[in-house]
Amino acid sequence: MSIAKTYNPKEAEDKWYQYWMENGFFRSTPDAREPYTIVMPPPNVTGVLHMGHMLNNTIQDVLIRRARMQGKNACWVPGTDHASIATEAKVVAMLKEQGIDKKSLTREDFLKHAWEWKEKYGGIILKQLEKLGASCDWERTKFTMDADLSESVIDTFIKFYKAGYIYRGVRMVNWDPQGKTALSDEEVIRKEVQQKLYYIRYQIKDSDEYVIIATTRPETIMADAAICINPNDERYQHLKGKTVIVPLVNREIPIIEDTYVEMEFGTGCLKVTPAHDLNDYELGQKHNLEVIDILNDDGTLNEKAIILVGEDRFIARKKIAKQLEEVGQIEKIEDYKSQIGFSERTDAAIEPKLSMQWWCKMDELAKPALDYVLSGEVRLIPDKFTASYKHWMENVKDWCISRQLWWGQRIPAWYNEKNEWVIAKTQEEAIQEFKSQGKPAERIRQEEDVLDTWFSSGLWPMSVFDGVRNPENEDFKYYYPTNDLVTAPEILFFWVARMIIMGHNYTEKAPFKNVYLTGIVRDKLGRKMSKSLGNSPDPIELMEQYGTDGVRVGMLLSSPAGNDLMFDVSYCEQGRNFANKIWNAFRLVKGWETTDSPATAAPKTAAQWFENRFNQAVAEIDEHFKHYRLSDALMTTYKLIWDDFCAWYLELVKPAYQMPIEQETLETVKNFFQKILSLAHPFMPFLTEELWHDELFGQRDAKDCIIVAPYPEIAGFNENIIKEFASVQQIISEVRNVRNSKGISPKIALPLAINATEIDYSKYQDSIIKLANIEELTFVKDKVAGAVSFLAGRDECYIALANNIDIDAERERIRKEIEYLQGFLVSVDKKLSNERFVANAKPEIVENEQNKKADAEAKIKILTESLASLG
RNA sequence: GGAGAAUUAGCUCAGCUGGUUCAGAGCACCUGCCUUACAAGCAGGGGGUCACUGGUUCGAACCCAGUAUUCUCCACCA
Repeated sequence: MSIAKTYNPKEAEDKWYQYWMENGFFRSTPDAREPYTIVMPPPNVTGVLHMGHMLNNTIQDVLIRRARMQGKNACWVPGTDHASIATEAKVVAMLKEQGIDKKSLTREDFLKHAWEWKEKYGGIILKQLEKLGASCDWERTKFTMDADLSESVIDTFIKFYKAGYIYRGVRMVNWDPQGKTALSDEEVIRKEVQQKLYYIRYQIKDSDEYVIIATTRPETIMADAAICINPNDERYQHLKGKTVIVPLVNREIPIIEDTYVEMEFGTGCLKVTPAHDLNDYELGQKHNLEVIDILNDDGTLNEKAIILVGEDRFIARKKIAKQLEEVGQIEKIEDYKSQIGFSERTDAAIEPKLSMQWWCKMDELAKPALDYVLSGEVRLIPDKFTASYKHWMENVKDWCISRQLWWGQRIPAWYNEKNEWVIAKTQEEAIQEFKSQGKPAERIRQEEDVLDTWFSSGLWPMSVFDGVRNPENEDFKYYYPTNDLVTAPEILFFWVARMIIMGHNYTEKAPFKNVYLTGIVRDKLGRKMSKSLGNSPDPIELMEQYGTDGVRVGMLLSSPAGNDLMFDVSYCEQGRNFANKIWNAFRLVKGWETTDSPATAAPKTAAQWFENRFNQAVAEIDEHFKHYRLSDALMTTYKLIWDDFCAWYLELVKPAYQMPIEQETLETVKNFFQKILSLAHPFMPFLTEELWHDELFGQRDAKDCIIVAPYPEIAGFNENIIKEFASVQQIISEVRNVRNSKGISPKIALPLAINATEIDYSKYQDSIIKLANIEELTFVKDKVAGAVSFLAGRDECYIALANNIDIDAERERIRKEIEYLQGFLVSVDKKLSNERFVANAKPEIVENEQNKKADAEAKIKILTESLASLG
């Protein structure tokens, strides 16, 4: 027989994933069992697997596998998001490479290309998740633009419109000049940018005087509608009622007064550009100013700018600055840092722009969604996010839901030739509606805009079960609301809040009970992993190198919920080593020959201990899972297997070299082995399945797989047995320590005498002899002269080392220990003699202090006697 | 500018309502071992005035206040 010395994951991974699929273990259909449901946060179709997905989906898979083993009907629904702006940008770029301009295509032709692109690349990320071992029900895979999901979106739009939540209006929006679409506030990322602050002179009409304003955007002076000063500003009283001339274009604009202007900033004079700044827009409304929009949709200047028409705004900025300088209108230029908005998807600098858009009113919708979280009906994990959720929900603004794109669900609004509009699901219904309103119903056309992607993702937990269109269907009634949602805190508002809003509006229920918010995967230096930094390892390569189980363990080892994960490949190494450890434990057991002779006492004692210890660990693990402390659950499993099972239990029962093991003992070992494999399975699915099927554990039916094996249940355990064995472990460690510090080889057996007053070690006799390599173990009632001694609890142990013993060193060691114990005793005494302590502390605390005192006193007595006996 | 969080061993983190163990784990480190499951291993070991300063308390890593540093989220200062 030859089994590889190290675990080779490759073969096992392909084999078992295939096998699980073929046997339908990932499938879920409603039945009598309790459901356990997770909907996967749908990755963008444009996405490729990155470390964030790895973390996210590993967590989900651990949760779903554990639930499945616990006998629940586990259903994990995968899918992808159409990600309208990101995908459209990708497709546009691809077409450009082929020499095709989007503008030259009809909407239909463009969409044909987009769907082709989606079919070709959209599934990549899901394929990659298979490698991770994701046990999703792939037959339920959904896409946010599947016909039924799209219809759900349209239905929801109409429902919300009828309920008065959706309106159309001209507002200032965040305009993405690259995507050429409006964005919601949440899609704008603010970054601090080093800019220039230009001080520009505006000549006062019919005068040689100037006012100087400070701006970061000189290219917008052509859109200026006024200059604004604070009416309380002493310096500018003389300007009231005057007008000034905009440089270069020589247009006359008024000087207005508003306390909005900060006197301290810049020169205290503000140029008001209503078309290109939200605050200026509001000022303009208040003071009835003209709105001059000088920008095209792509961020270039239009003819209203008069000069530099067709130039991009950033180029225009530089050119204008130069021109102003040439005509002497620039007073000075300062360096200046300020926050600029960028498109989350295209990274283009956002332009505030006035435009007609569709909006979703949020205040009313937000309230119940906030209550779910505040009442605890929806639990955020960790709950520190509740505060920011609350803040956001209480300050939420209306949501711009229209996008000037083609890829997405087209808004079901219809216009007649007079530009009047109605909301209707189909053209026929629209015509009816127009007619019933007595309006012209000929030549009607549909709204060009599509809906924000998040409008459809908000429905995801419902729409994957077709719960929007058909709430009475069996799947929806069975699986909804789902149990856990695992996602990144960055999309708490984007997505989680909106799912709760939409879920509430349809079902009066939140779509999930727990929201586990993962951290951000960072590199060792704490930098966010990103493609542009090139600091993100390729997950697929990692899995090739360390094995999928190793990487899963690595991801989980140091990622408590909500904490960022400082990722380093050494975690994967640790995971791989752990897999290898289990593999080798298996090799050991696999290699044993058996005998029919009955089991001796020692392995039975060991089994008794391990069983109790195992049950204790299972209880701890359960507790960790209840609190979503996955890394702690994993660490408890890790230590149970590595320390308790391998280092202690297997060493205890391991037969002597080339000796057989009793059949009875082997059966017990195999039984435990399968139990620890079951515990490990959610974390390490492949290795555990591979070992599960080895003939060592007997013939198995085709469906007898660990993926559906029962997860160890909580059982009682005897703490005394665990404590007692801890003393045994201590004795063994102390003997090893003595050996180590005296440079005695582990091969040399030593004599050991124990003066047991507390614990009856007789049933552990053989275990101690074996693991501490004891030549002769005796139980004594008196001091053993000329021996190295140590305490295990209050039991003193002696190793007679004959002439090898250094009496002086022994004396010194014991003296130090007594000294320490006495110091300890003093502090305990101090507590106990403090009346206020005895009066105020809980009785069990006081009792405990008394025990500590008694224990220390007993130890001091023993050690003092030992010291005396040394002479 | 507002809000929240963090600061515990070289690193990453536990420490659940203040009091079982003079502060724990994993990794890393040091020493000795290629012992016939595993050197991706075995045995043993060292290492922290719990950021700082005060306060509350019989008792503080834990509660309170302030300081420092770091992070995250939100926000329209040109």
